[in-house]
Amino acid sequence: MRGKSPTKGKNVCVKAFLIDADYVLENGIPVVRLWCKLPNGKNLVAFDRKFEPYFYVEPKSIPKRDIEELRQRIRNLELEGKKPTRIEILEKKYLGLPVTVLKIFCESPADVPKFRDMLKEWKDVKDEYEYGVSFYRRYLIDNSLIPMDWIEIHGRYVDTQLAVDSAMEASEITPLKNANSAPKLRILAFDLEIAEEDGQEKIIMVSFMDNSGFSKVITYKKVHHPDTEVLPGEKELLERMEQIIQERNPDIIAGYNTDRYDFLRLQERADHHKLHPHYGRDKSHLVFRKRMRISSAQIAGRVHVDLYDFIENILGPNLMTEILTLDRVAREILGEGKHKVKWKDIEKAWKSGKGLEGIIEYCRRDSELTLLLAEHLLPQISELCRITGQTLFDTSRMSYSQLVEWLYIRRAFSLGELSPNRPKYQEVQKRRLYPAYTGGHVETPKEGIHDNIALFDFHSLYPSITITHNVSPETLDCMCCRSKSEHAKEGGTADRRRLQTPSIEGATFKQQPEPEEKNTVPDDSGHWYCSEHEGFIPKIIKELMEKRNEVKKEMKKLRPGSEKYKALDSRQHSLKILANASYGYYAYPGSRWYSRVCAQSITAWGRFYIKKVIELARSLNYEVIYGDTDSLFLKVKSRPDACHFLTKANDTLPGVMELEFRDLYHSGIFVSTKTGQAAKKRYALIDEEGKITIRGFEKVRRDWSNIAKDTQERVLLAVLRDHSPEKAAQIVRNTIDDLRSGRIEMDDLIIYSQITRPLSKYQQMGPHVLAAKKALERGKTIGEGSSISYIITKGSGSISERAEPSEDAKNYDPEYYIHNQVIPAALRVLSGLGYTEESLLSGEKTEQKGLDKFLKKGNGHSHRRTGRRGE
DNA sequence: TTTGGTGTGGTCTGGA
DNA sequence: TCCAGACCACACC
Repeated sequence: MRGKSPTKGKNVCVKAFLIDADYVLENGIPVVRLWCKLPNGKNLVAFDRKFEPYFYVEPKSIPKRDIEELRQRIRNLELEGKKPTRIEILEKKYLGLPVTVLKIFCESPADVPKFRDMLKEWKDVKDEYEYGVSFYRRYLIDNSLIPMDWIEIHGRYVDTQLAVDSAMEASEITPLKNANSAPKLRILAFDLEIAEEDGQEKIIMVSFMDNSGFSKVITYKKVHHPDTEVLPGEKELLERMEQIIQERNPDIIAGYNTDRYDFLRLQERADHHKLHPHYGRDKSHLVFRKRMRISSAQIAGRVHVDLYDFIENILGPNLMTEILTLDRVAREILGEGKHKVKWKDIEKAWKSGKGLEGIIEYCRRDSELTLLLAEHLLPQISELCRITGQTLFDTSRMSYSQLVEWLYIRRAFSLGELSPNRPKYQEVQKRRLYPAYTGGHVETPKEGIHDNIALFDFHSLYPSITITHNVSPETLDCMCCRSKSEHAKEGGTADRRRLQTPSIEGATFKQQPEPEEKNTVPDDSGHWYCSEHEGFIPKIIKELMEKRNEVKKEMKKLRPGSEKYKALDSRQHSLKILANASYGYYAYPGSRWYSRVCAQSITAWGRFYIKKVIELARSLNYEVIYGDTDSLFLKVKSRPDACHFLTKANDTLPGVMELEFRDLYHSGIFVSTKTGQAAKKRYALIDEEGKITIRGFEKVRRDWSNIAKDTQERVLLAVLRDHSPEKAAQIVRNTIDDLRSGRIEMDDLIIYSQITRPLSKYQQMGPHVLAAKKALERGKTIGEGSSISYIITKGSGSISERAEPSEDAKNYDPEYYIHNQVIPAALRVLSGLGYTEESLLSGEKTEQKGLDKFLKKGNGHSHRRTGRRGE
């Protein structure tokens, strides 16, 4: 593998797939290393020595002489005997305005922040920029290179000590557009098992699995099992692990929670045995790269992907599961979970040496699920890499705001814009204190059961507003549109003339508002946005949306389920994620492109358009059942009727704004709050196939027990599908019986909740807090951000005092689960149908209003309160 | 270092 | 003992 490379010395041009980028210092000079995969599956590393670290300084005074003087003084700065290598004066833009800056080059990346610190207090320096962009990122951005995409390397082959098939000294590296799909990368998943022995937490077992059929478990107690190696002890196990990684030579090492757990344990135990394992493709050891709260384990030449980070940051909010354990996440995403083994059983088996086979299989299974998850998620993460231009290592660990930020920074560079600096801590704190501004509009629903509900929603409401109204910090209150006549506040946009113009790839975008009209925010702020010049952020969002439309169009030509189709699907999904996150990024206090006004304007237009569409529906005699921010529920006669409305609505919408028809539902229920108002954000719909969609109800909340959630779902189904409230009531009564007679599994009584702050910071001792405290006392690690599961047990005292961590709970309090879980959840649906707690408990058929009485007839305008109780 | 606002509902807490 | 309000979590979009 190592040593001689082919055609050494000759100049060649190689097409390669970029997996990772980093740099090393040679004699104080940075050498960028691009870790690549060749089309033939071989690994290659390319060195680039030509790129210099730099940052920008904006002088306070503009006169050329002053700038030249400043440049001289910076040129003479001295830091440990080193000076800036050179300084350029150039024109850039900052938030759309031209600005003259000094571009200061240094010898080593570490010099950048140091020189910046030296001159930041100077009175003729206005500001410094982009000093915080790390060197390898700078390199990728400035060279337009995209990780997880193809590049072209010009240069010559050289010898190398690195564990790669070949190495090149690059003379030029360029991106390669429209190349083939990704080559097959080798992914190795691993998992550790830990047990206490001789008062120490030892690593007792490691499993590996890769995507070319390799599977192995290593341990050090006598056991015979397929693909299992028995080693003399922990030290040898750690050495063997290093060896296996080097032999299998993966491009990607995948784990689950490996940043926070596995690699830390590995490091500890390696230290204990005075080992210095290296897992990478050079001689370096494991590096923990500091991030804000936790650090990430980085391995040279391979990409360590901790799937947990990606799931927690990006996927998590969209998952059903209450907790993000490997088991639950795998069950939800892959449809299969872990082997059932208790933590204590592992230790027991280890100590006794009996039943180790089961532990081996358990451990192997963890690696297998991790591998499967990796294969499933890596295409998605890779797409995000391609959009943001960041490495797989970084992208897989990014939050939404960071994804948006890096996309903007990269585009800023290519458009000649300086990126605003990250706000200082003080500034962030200040921003946090601003009062909330008005968000989306929620139309009060029509309580009751309705049939033939058509659901419409705006296609990417906030992104399309950003584009259509050019909402960007530099276009805000521009001088060029200042004197334009105000257009009429009411209906001004409704009859605005528009043109249909085909844009790239046939995707149609309606034209921008007519330039002579002032693009004024429909609130009382008086703000407007430029109608002449496209803003920086609208431009980026537009690119995302156009790209997404192209991809979706491409997808239509393909068979759903095919590899290509799936690849495009993750691409369009990633584009959507980025576009949708752009609004939140405006309002995020840590944002570089922070603009409350922009965020406020976007929501103002959002309210404007949803209200407008609601009014239109009413004027056309449609019954408006509900609407929330960007969605609209109408009672319609038929599918064509729904489409008829859709056409009408879209005729009134400007720019890229578009209402879409989602689905037609057979019926749906909208319930009341406990105070008798119609409840917003809580409803259930059933489609023509009998499939139910539940929103907001306890059923979809993780802080309710399964017994309450399942009962509620069955109640909803009985009401909506079987039209039988009485059946629903019977379901509740049966559940109550089961609870009283102890026929319910403890698992169904678990309530999950998040600990959102340090336990000491709680002012109010809720059940989850006290349960967490108990768990803490019993040696569990519980802190900010952890999830706690508890059960309310029998006994005296408050509910909170009787909350026991679920694994310790010996009994449950049936009365709590009946009165505080099952009945409230069921009543949420049934109270509108005349049932009360008493009627559910007694089993009597009380004077319920039949379903038919409750069913809304077409024009039921009476806004009924719960006054019916007294009739 | 965790994109935003809107909304419902449970449990606790402290004063009447 | 009752009740309003604070606190808290988590849903919807």
